[in-house]
Amino acid sequence: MRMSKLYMPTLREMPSEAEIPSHQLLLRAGMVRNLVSGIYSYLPLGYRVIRKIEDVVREEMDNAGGQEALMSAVQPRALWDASGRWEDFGPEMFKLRDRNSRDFCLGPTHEEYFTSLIQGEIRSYKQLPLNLYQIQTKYRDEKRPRFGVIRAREFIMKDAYSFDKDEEGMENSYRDMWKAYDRIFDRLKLRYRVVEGDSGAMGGNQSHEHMAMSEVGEGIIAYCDGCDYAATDEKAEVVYEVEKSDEDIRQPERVHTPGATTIEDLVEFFNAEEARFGKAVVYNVSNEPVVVILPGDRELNETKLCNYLGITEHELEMADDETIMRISGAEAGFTGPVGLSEDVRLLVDSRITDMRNLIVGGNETDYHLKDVNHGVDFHGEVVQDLLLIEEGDICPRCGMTLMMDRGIEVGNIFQLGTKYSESLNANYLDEHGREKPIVMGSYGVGISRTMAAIVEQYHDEYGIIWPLVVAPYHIIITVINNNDDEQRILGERLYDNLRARGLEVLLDDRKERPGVKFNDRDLIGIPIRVTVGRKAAENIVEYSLRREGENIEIEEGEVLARVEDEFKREGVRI
RNA sequence: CGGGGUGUGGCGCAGUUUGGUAGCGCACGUGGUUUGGGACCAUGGGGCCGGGGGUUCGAAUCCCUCCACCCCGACCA
Repeated sequence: MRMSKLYMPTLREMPSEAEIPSHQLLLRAGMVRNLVSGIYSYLPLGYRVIRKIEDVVREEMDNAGGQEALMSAVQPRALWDASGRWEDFGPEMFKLRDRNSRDFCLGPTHEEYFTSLIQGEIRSYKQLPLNLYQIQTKYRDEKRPRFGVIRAREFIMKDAYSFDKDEEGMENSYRDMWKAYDRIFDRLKLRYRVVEGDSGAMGGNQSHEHMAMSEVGEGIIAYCDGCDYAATDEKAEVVYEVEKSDEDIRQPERVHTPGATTIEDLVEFFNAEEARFGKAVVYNVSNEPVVVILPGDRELNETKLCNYLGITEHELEMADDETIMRISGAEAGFTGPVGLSEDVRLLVDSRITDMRNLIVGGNETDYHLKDVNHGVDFHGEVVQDLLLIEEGDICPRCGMTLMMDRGIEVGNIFQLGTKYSESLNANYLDEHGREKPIVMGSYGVGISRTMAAIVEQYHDEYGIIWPLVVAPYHIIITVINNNDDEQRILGERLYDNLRARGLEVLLDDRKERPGVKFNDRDLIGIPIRVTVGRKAAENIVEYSLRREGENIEIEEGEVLARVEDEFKREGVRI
């Protein structure tokens, strides 16, 4: 491609809307543009990267036995009513109506669709297993889109669905997809970690996420160096033992604590450790108040709470001040487990049952109660684990100390079981002629998000450093002075010869000063660079790699061999 | 959805406090000189100052209202 013709609107200055490197660089490099919040366009260079990522995903999906198809993004409501997700997905779903006022949505995912597709077609165990996938645009009306293409409302996703006759088959499919994902992200050169995830709104049991490590990642990961345990913060099981106290159980005592509404205030006021307190968190679940009591030094894990209550996360909301006043008779900050109104559902994290003589909110403004004990002064449902993981917690597998890190969720695999096949009647006949529901799995790769994750891991102060596999072009030829015939002709010749070998080449034939060309090529991150300059008359050019920057002079004839070496080194076929 | 911020030419911004009819840098057109890390000179084009309403002789500036975008939180691939 001649850069004099290329639509590549690079920005000299930092766009004010972008905060993180990938967002800034993708905009500056002229790879993406924003339309409205959370909706992006892919420009020629950016779209080439997208297609290269897709190619890798396709190859590995096909290798793993997947078959590519393409569904519509528009889906009728009936499909979603069948699984109950029209409601469960809530406001995150883009909904629309046709001219006859029938409800549709823009697909946020396609479990129902694919299940209904095979329903009726798959009749026998002999047709299983089956793995279908597509690469398609998905729509989720995120509450807060951010970080450019990382959390967008419209995004490109590869979604795959496996259909098996039993659990064992599904587990095999799941393992195969896991391996395929490992290969995909290995080939894309991402540093990643596979972590246990919460299966949440998808339903089903097991789930793992491929997380591309990045400090701007929204996913919080707890991992163990002692074993291979790793989980998202939503999922991570908290092993946290409070010291069993042998204190005598004392009588509760009312203490005047004016204005002390936070654990911090209380620690100071009582001169006691955080762990001495019982923290109350108040929620509204479909207008029913739920109060959770947990150790004062810990945070609540809302995912665990939702799973326990059997609700989706958007059904959980913090209680407002009026509700708190109504159920506790006190302002927020003074809620406690003793003497709440009758209609409150009181949940107690299991650690509370081991704690003695707690300090808790008094359910009376400006008062707390001390020496309160579970089982004596209050009861409530004891829940095994409602706590959010913290750095320094104990690994639930091996007992070592857990570390925390951040990542961008680029892949997600789910064991769905029979949730969708049962609700959509996707059954088959087994060897004995018995009708059984198909056992499913679903597997996603965020294609557009992966592009941003790669930029997060591969950039420097000058721009993007694309790995060769996904680079929009392999090689860029920079002609220093376009008015110099020797330079221009040598540049053209190299351009033709390299392209004839199947290489993707940019020729910078723009009438720009060298500085502009150098800065642009750094910004757009083409991996292999050939500079044609002063020594063009001797057929000598300069060769350098974006990732290294070291510039060497070589003869024109040597270029191809160097390029081939680089392809070999990067494990990319020409 | 709560809190905060911003909206002025394609991009980045000043001007708003104290109302007087819009400016800077970059980019862009033309002519010329340049050509190894974002050139220089000359000249030129481009703006319902986010929208609507109000106050005023007069509004980018003050008031009301709506909208959009960004950040933090709450929520998610």
